[in-house]
Amino acid sequence: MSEYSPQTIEKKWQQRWAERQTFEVAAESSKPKFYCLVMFAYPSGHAHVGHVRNYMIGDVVARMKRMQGYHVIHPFGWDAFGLPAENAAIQNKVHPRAWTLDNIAHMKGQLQRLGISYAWEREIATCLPNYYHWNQWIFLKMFERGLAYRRRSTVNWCPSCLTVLANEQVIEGQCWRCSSEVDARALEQWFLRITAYADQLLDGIDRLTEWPEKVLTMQRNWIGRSEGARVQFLLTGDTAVPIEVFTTRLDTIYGATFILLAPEHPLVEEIATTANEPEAFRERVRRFRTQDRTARLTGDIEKEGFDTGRRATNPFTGEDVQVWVANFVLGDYGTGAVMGVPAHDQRDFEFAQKYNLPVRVVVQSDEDATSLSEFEEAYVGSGRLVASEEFSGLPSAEARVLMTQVATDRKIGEGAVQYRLKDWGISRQRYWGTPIPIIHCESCGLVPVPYDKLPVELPDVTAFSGRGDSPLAQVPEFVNTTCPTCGTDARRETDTMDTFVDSSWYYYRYCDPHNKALPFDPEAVRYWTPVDFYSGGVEHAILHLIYSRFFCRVMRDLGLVEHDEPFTRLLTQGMVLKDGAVMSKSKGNVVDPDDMMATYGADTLRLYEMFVAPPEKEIEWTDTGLEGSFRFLSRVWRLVEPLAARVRDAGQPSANLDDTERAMRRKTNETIHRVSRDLDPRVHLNTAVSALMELVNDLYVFCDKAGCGPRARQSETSDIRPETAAVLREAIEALVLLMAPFTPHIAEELWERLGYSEGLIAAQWPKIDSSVAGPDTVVVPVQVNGKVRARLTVDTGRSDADLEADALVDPQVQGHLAGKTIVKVIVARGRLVNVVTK
RNA sequence: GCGAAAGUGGCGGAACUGGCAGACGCGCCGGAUUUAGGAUCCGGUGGCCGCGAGGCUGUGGGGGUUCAAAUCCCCCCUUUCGCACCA
Repeated sequence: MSEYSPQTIEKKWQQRWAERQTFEVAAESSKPKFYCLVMFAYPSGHAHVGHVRNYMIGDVVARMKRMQGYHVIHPFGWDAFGLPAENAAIQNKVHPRAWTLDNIAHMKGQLQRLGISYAWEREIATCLPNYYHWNQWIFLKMFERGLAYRRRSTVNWCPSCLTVLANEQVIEGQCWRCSSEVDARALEQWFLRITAYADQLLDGIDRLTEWPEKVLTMQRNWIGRSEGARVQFLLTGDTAVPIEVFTTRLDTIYGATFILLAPEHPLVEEIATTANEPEAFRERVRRFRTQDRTARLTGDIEKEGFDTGRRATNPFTGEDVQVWVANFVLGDYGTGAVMGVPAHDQRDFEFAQKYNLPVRVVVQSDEDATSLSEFEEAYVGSGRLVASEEFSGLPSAEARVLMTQVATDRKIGEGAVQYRLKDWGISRQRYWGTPIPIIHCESCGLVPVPYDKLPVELPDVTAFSGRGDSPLAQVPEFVNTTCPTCGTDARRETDTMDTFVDSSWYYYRYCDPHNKALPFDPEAVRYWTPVDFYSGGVEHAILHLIYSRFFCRVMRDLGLVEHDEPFTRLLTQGMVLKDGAVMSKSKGNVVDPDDMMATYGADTLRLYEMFVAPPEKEIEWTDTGLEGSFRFLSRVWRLVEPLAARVRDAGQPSANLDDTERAMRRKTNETIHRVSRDLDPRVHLNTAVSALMELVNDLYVFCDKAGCGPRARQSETSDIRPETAAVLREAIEALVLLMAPFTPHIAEELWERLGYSEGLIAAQWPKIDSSVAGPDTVVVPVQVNGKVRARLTVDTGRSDADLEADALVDPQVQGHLAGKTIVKVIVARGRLVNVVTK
């Protein structure tokens, strides 16, 4: 008998898979298709055991589906643009491309050593021109349809690094790199009009029945639809300028006793010019606007405001109300102006208290009529209107409908829907991203780069200082060009795209990764998509997954794809923790899969990560748990390896079996059932593994009895009873096949030793044998008043009436019935008896 | 503050439509084997009481429904995650 030597086995099979291109997949097949996708990787350098968990989960699903007869596409690629490469370039004087490609090479090796069954021939890297070409192509299609546009917007600006920062790069109001206070600055930026699809993205959520509820809730909140109305208050003065406000509570408008403008509201500057002391006015506005941006956004700031001195007319009451500028009003939501209803909005209430503004109750709850003197907080619920002229007495909901109608008729407002979702700012002043394919011409304006001039390739910048604007702006050969329309001198756009653009459609490119004429052939995508199973980290619950849903719809409208939703089923996998914390280089708690594989092999690592918890849950890394998995695989090896040659020629189990053999067959069958069910539709990989462990435990006992187990080495040459050999072969083959998705290398090796030379790719998922008889007897617990007092061993299928009789004559049961009156006896579907007494 | 999810042995976790709580693994204890250790194999392992048979108790806490509750309902506590002035 040989030792279990994972290093030898794993190398052998990985080579064979590569040579035979086992996991490459043809364009079409007569089999049903299955698209198994895991989120592609950012090539940061080294994958740790937390990153690879997701790839293992996907691999289990892909390998199982192949064995179940599906034509499986299981691709992988690299989300290869992004800031870290540029930072590495600054720090280590390496070109981002070299850094990225080196990392990809290393990480690809890691995945191959793990034995993940990818169709590597379809590998993509977003930083290569043959990929980002199509980012540019899609961008231009969106530009043509008005879905990509340019406008000024407020961004985070670091005055020391002289660059724009993403929201994630602003930590407590400071630059993550140099800790300078971040300013708000208005810049021309490119946006994608995701808000045009807001309603579709929201409605589509209801049809995502195979996504985690948590993710759907997050997306709903992110989109944040609110129904209400826009109403105009007229600013009093020489010219009656309208101030439009958005409200979801038009029913409270009779209680609107002031107007609040965001510091960014366009009217603020206009009002400033007519103020008594314009400069002091502007200074106060400026102070609000430069208040810590993050704090303002999180509401972690004292509510402040000041009276502009101007008045506006409430269109319903006809009264003039004060117009204030307030720091807590958001400039980029709704109209940037709100009506202040202190009696029915908590924020307005606090504001009114602070500045002694009038409070007027206009809605009263049905239960208790609130009077003003009792007010300690705003009443924000619905109720019946009071002090609202002809609307008084109406319930809030009805009043909103009627008042919206009245506002529309009087042309002072209309019903409106607002979304929290904002258009997606994709401009990045960075080098390592997709160049935006636009040319700025003085006479023609924004001119798209013609399709036949794509891709606009990144020039070879070599000096990365980390300062200044977009590095592309400093490359004259890149910037200076001619206008495609009029031929005069023109400038290229120097912003690059957010890398979330790259990841919004990569799953389509896998279907046709080498296409040189289009992002992909719609036929290929029609065949493979939508993605049947998608697995990745929950941190992408909103960003990537909502952007992809958006891109999917845009591509549908472009006639490129035919479905509305790209991912049918989503699994969000939990993180791997070490010492209670997420693994990270800076914490120094990363576990390198290569270290683990060197000691225990890839199969052990895979098995451990699949067994220790359900895929959705986070897991705490333990070395002892890993050893346990190694122990199990060694145990399988010690059992199967010496037995394989002895049972490989055994026939089918006959009817002529003894009790032990029949029980063994039942266990085999039961394990097939449990593992199949746990893998699909549930993806309960941990319980599937425990079912396999039980089978192995039973096999040890069985072999022990049959005198052919690991403990009976001396009998290796002795004969095994033919019936026993047949039962063993059946059990062992099922075991090996069921293990194959989890631990493919050891499974391949044992499968070969069982006499199959074509590999597991040619093997089929084991089927339940319905001819295997169930057990002759079952154990039925008997309860007295809900407590188990005895267990009866009875023939299978014994009637409930007989069971009741059996229970009542049982001596144990009788002992507990002494001196009591039986009220009734319940027999639960032949599984349990409960005697109820008084 | 709002919303969602989750609380089960020393630990990770099982438990189908309410029906034997703790599968499987880790750890621990004992035994076999071994010069010894490791490895391996076998057995035990929620808590309390009992020599034992056995009894009591037990799924965050408190109520409730039910013959029967980890599972269903109500209240509370804790943890995690998400959102966070969205008018």
